[in-house]
Amino acid sequence: MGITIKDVAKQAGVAASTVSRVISNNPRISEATKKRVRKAMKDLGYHPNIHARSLANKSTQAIGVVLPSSDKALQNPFFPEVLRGISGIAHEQDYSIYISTGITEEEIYEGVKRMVHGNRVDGVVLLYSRVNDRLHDYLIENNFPFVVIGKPYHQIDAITHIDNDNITAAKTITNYLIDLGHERIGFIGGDRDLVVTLDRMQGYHLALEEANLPVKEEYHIHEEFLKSGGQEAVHKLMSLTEPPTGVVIVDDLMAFGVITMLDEFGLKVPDDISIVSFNNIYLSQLTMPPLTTVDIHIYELGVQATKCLIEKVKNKLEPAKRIIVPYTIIERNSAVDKK
Amino acid sequence: MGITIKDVAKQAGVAASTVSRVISNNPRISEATKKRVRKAMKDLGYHPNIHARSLANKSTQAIGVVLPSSDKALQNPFFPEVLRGISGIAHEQDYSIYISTGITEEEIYEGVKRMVHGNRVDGVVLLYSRVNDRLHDYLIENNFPFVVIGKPYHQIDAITHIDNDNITAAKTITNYLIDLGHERIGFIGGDRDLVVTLDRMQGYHLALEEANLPVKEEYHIHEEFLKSGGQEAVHKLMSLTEPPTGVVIVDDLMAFGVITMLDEFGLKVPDDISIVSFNNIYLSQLTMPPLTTVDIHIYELGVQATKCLIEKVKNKLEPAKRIIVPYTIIERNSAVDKK
DNA sequence: GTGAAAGCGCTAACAC
DNA sequence: GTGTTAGCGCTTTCAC
Repeated sequence: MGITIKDVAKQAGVAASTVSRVISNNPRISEATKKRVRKAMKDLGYHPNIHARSLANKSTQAIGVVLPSSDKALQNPFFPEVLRGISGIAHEQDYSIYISTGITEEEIYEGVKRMVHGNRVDGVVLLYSRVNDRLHDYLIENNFPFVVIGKPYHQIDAITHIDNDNITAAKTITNYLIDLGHERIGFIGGDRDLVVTLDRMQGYHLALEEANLPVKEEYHIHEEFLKSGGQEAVHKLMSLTEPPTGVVIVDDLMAFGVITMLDEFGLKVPDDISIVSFNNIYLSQLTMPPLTTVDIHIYELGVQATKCLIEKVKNKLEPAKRIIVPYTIIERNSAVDKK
Repeated sequence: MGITIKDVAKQAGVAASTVSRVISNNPRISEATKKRVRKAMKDLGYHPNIHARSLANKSTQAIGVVLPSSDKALQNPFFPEVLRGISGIAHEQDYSIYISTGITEEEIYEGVKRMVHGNRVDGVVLLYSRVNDRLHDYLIENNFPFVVIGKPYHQIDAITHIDNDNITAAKTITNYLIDLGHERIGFIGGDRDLVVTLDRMQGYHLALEEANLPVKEEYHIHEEFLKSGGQEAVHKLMSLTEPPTGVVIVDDLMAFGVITMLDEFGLKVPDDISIVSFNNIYLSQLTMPPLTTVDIHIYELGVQATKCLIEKVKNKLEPAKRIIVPYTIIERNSAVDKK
């Protein structure tokens, strides 16, 4: 089952290599034969076999996308949204996308190894950055093209990465709350292993310090990104004798969970407590109240990452880059003046 | 860069073919040499090159996943969620996942052609079913293994598909509204080209007819699945002189849009109008109010589809199947008694 | 139980 | 400008 390059060659009355050259649009082939060969390809319904091609020239036209280890990473709209950006560019440049998932860290590590050694993909984009991530070391050691979305914890100058300025962003959004008159401001973070959590926390601290507001340990909660985590967090926070009047949450999805939970306590956002968060996933405008959040331009992160990766794939010597995608504060109705 | 089967062979003091047999766990190889070869593989850090393998035996260990043509299909949590199901099983069975997107119907058609003829994948799963979809014909003509999530419009007995009983589900959820005392019930559907829209609409009609309720054309609106569509729909519907008191919406995400829009009109769900919808995406419980919706077990759709596909890939003669994943009505707070 | 050799479909020297 | 040839890394007869 398959029309091969030989069939096309025969049909067009040329050698297989000529057909190959036509495919790669080699300038040394005359327009006349190009036309003839193309016609033959079309008539026969020829499609090149990528495996043969990859075997011969050691390049797949594919990039690997690595999701964080979890069985539900895809539940956070952040990932589908970066994926959209990635697949937009990949498609445009005729690259296919391989997705690699795994529910344990070990599984995803193995998956990447298979991708790399098995020559499945030309490069990979990591959709997250973990503290001391051995994947980074592994990819560097193997001199395999990759980019990370987020900020690498080590070797930051050696790794091309696309990130937001999460420290400043967090500082800005915290200041937003401070300017509204809030003095007791909580923080609900995600996985402490993720660099993004650390950065946003740092920005939050910076803002408090500059405003001479106390950084209280008990206002400070870490859980997973998803809903259930958010709910636990709220429970702890609101049981305090002096609960915060405003809270910075690292992720919109988590913020939804928090709002719902508060509702169960009879607390309304923003009347009883103000909330700001991050990401501006498309749902943030649909909730009640719509969220005041930091738009980090997720789609753009995917686009830039993919562009960089493809550059790097095409030219291994391409220097490591850092691209900071600007953020935008989206003011909606989840945070108000402290009364 | 690359340890090949020859390196392993040399290291283990055997021929390449022996190594190959060890990889495929051929019973004719003695346990002793197996052990020796495996050790060599491990010591050398050997990983098979899939392209070479695919070339030689015409099988990739990969399945293709086809999203509907759109630049934002991934925005609807339905797709990431099926993808989770798919990747769970695929991973378990050591298949990789290729995703194919495209923003026009033509692009995705071409993408599938490349997958099929280029021998990129062993089979594909289509995540939607469109009326008169030429992809179905194409795949059948080429005798290429595929399954569809949803109900094929034609050749239904020749195509393995995983679906819900959307007609009955829609009828049931409409009856739910009727039992609550609603008599003026609207319907907001998605793309009319999608079989799922048609089925759910039919169920809605059936319920109205059985209850001797009039099927009014003006209660009946079609738009795209996403937010903007939902908003337009509401605008039309609520401008009626006798607006509905309840409405059936084919998609949770669309329902969110509707709720928000109603809010802008000063109408509250469920006090002023009741809403029921479909899918039970994880956000349906987080909105205010939480949605009464039909849980169609999206994850399970992905799981079943992938299992069927892999069976079919392994055995081309596997008969066409239909698997109906049961639905569950999730009662929450978006629909109440008509007062 | 294991080795030798041919070949999967393509590309990339090297010829001319 | 185009043909010839030798692999790419693996699987799979066919020998022994």
